[in-house]
Amino acid sequence: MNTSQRFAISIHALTLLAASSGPLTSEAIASSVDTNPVVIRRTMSGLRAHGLVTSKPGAHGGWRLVRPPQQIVLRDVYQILGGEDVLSIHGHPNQHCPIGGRIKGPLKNIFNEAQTELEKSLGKYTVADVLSDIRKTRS
Amino acid sequence: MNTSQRFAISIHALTLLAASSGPLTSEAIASSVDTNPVVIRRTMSGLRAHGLVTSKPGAHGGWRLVRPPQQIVLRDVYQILGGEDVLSIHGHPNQHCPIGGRIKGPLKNIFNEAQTELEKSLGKYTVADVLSDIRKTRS
DNA sequence: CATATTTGTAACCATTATAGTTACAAATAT
DNA sequence: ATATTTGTAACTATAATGGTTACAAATATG
Repeated sequence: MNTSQRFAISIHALTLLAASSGPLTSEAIASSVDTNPVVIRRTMSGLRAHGLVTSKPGAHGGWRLVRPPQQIVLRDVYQILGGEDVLSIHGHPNQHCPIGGRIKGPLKNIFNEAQTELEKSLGKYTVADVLSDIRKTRS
Repeated sequence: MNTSQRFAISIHALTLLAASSGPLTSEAIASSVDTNPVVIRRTMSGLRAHGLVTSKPGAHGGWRLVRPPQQIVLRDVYQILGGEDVLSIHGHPNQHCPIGGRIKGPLKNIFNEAQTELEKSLGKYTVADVLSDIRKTRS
């Protein structure tokens, strides 16, 4: 997932929805994120597929949260977006080499554990936490 | 750093060096990794700049470890390679929006903490651990 | 000293991922 | 009906990456 901004954009959008009484259009979200509405639709459609948000087309349509923001854990958002593992194994080490032929397993174990710790950390925060942090921030 | 294989390649190369009595050429390392020698030189030059390995040009030259493999912590290798943060903030949220104008700080805190946990996990293992894992692996 | 070996590095290409953009169909509220 | 809004395909521009070629510089050895 690395360099992708989708995770940050998703949290931004969810936080906006958490702070809003009614639904928000892709246009409105895109304006706050400063990007194109299509980028928002693309990003949000994954969250919708996993039941975090709903959308309604047409006049007075837009996006809204399905669950209260206290129940939207950042780890879940991260996992929905999926994407590459943060640490990736190199493609095709030489199987005829005693090191190259056996390094993938050990590496995979170490990389998986590290990623699990990263996700565990994201599991400590919800969209509600982000919103309350923002409200504590002086402008 | 995400999708990049440089971290995995570096650990692979360091593990090869740990298992070798003499120096190894970029050619030999590249053969085990299955890539081009220039890719190895590029990757290793960063490790050399940080004192993990040395290189010598010319006949019977090549790469060798500076420290024993028990003292090469994977977190240090990871940090040397540097690159992007694993979780990246989106570029330019709208500063006139009460959410967009304040979301960067809270996000940065959460992302930094998660990355620290990832690196802490990598801090638990050394190149010697990888080599010993490999030696336990049945071929 | 001549030669073979090996790193150092610049330059370039191909591939891939991403964000951004345009365009338009379909759905919806009024 | 009409205006609004999502859904989605298609395309472009940009950037990162790995791979490759080419050649200079350094080094060991006979």
